[in-house]
Amino acid sequence: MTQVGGIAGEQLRTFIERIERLEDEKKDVQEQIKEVFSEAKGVGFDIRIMRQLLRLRRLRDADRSEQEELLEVYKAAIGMR
Amino acid sequence: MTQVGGIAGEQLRTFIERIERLEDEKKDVQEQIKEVFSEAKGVGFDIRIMRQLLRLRRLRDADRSEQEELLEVYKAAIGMR
Amino acid sequence: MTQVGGIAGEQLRTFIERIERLEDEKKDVQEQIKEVFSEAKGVGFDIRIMRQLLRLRRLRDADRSEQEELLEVYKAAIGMR
Amino acid sequence: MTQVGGIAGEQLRTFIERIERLEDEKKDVQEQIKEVFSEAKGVGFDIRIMRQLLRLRRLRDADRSEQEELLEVYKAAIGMR
DNA sequence: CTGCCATTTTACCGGC
DNA sequence: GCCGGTAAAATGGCAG
Repeated sequence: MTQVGGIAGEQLRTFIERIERLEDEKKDVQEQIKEVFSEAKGVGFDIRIMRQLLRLRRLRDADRSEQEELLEVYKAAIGMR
Repeated sequence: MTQVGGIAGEQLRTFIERIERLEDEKKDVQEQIKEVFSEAKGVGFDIRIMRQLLRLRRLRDADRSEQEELLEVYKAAIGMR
Repeated sequence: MTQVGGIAGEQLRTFIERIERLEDEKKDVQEQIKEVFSEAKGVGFDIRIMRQLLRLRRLRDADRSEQEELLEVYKAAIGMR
Repeated sequence: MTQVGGIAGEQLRTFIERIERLEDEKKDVQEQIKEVFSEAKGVGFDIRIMRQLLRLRRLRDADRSEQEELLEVYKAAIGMR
């Protein structure tokens, strides 16, 4: 194995490239999201409102999970398995 | 004014030091928080549960503000001032 | 666009859900990235340094040296060596 | 500690509220820091570079050069010059 | 071009 | 003492 300064260069390069490929994928998805926003805007919806709605829905989900989590943790605390 | 490389060194130093002082203050407050947790733990409370509770309360607050915000934004959207 | 619960409402919901689906996809990809980092970590690479590497590869060389130079100037300004 | 709504509940609430108060304080300090940055920005300093400066001052010199060296090694490993 | 919001990175803390 | 996950800080991107 080629060693540069004690590092397996080939292996490192492979990891880096895998990550960069995944980051590209992510960027693609992000662009699709933007397109949906544009489309919505094009038929008259307000992007600001849409974002606010999305945020609110996320918060609701998070709240629900936190609540469930808290319940679990209480149950554990009083010895319920 | 002393100029080093075109930069007002004295002024920069002052800003940096002000920030560092504030960061120290923040660290102090953080330590007080830790002490409260320790104290609670000492009388038998479960830190994990406490954190969960705090998080839940924060989410509730955030949710409420988001909701109000959304309402505002809807009102604006339909021309209510 | 001011009708609520009608066609526009349905359409808005559709947009929102499309976006949420895409956001889930994005989250998946993000997790895959994390897994690659873990794997790299598992064979001994330093994740923090890998991140720096990725950032450097993203930055145009010009910007990179520009930033480095400015930092030197500031350091000189407050007498850091 | 399993009673709910009794002494323990009251005590728990007190701890939670003390922590929330301290967290508010922390947030205040954080805002003051932001203000100093704004002020600095207002007279022409580059905030990003100031942050780097602060970080450098925090890091022990040893750690600093260690990191820099490791980065060089990795760069060499994947053939970045 | 400015301010705001999301994302990403860094630091911290409790558990093991 | 490390490790994993959680919260804070910093960077980047978008809308107005």
